[in-house]
Amino acid sequence: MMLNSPTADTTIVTTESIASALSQAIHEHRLAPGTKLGEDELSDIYRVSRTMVRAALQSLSHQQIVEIKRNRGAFVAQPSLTEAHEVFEARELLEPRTAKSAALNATPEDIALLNDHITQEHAALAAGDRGRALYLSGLFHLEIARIAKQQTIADMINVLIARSSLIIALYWRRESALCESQAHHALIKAIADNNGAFAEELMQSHLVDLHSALNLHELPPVGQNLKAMLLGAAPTQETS
Amino acid sequence: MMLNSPTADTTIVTTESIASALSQAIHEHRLAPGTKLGEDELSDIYRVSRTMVRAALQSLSHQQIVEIKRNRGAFVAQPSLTEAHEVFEARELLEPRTAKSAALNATPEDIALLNDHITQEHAALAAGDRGRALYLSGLFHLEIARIAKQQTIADMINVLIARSSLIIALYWRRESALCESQAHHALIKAIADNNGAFAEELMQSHLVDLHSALNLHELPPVGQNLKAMLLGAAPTQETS
DNA sequence: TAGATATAAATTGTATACAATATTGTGCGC
DNA sequence: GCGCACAATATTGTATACAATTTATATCTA
Repeated sequence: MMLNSPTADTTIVTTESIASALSQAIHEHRLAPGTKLGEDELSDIYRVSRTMVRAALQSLSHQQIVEIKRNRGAFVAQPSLTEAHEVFEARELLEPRTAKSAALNATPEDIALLNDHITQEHAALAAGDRGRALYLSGLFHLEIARIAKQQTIADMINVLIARSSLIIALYWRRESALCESQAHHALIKAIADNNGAFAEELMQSHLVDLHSALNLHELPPVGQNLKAMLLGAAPTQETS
Repeated sequence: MMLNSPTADTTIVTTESIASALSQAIHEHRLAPGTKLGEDELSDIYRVSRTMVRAALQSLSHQQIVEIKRNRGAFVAQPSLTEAHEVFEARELLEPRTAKSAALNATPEDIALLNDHITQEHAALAAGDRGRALYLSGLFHLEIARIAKQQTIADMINVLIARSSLIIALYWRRESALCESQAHHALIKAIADNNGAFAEELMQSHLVDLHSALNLHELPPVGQNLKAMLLGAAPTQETS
């Protein structure tokens, strides 16, 4: 499992840091949907007892990016088609108006921060690290909620973004990976211009774009269970 | 502490049931904001080990209706003025459009269920149990999200409702407790008529009503800490 | 050999023991 | 009596031990 294990024994490991590391790994697609997250395995990696691992896993399960099955363990969540639609519908409800607020609140420092995000995103893409680019792209959306000074909405968006990452891992269709960058650039401009109405509109269409770039009309997630895997295909995953 | 302790030793107590019992007690204002939730105390009440109590408290802290302070324990949350505004702003973003969807989806059974809710709400009020009426009123809002077939949004609304209950406990101003009933009746009618636009409008104004029925412009929460209580003045809120 | 069944291994669920921290109580000096 | 240092108590944080359950393995039968 590719995780950010602590480099030194002196590292202070809290429940949150474990949850955060796992969350980021999931967000960056280093952990595929369906992956088993064994407690012993994780407690070995992070050099803590199962107690803390369990707390971290429970935390992630509350965000619905990990599914805990009683007596069976924790798995990276596999959002269903229905859930996928719901997540994007929720985002379409929350984010456009939040982008509008952000446009009306944004300071030059905020704009600089957003631009910095884009730069990092480009750098990650240039380095071929699509997972990291996706993660940074999520942070961009989160940053907008922060600029809008709506922590409660930001929390909700944060969860929706993490779930979106899982949905993208399962249902992504398009090959073009750069479509987002343009949309983000345009958004920054609208926000920098304090053009709330336009920012709202751009965010709305951006989300619709993302939503429609998914295979949500026919295919169930692939590689779900052992049966499918053994009869021919690639990945090893579990059923829900 | 007035909690629903199990009546028999044979009761199967799960983490969720403890979290649910605590959540309901908070929702019904049987547990005031700021109340200390000691682990030993709760494990005595529910006859389980601290392990499960801790899991339940962590679950509630993720919903922000319980605040866990490291090395100090768990307390019923005390939403700040800012949080209070944010919660209602989030609800105003989510619920009107959800009510619209509900109006377009509702079946006769759904309408019957909503009416049943109102009836129970009235019964609770008639019995003088304002806490329970408040809880049922929250369920009414949740039920609408369920009718709209938006589980993800329903989950978010569920959390916002619980926090709203805390906010009401801290900032409620009006004496008239029945204002909601009328609004709910009107909403049911719009939904029963499949009048989405009107349902959306009614929900919006209902939430604005609730929001404006709070003392969110001046007073900080009362009865927070001993200093404030004894001095009878503006209390200093705890750090987050 | 396929299938079923019993047994063994591995994994999770829960409780408890101990350590770390915070809170409370006591005594001393002033 | 007041304030402060220090000890005693209580509470939370973490790890570990044991029980319950699932999963894997081996054995037996048709």
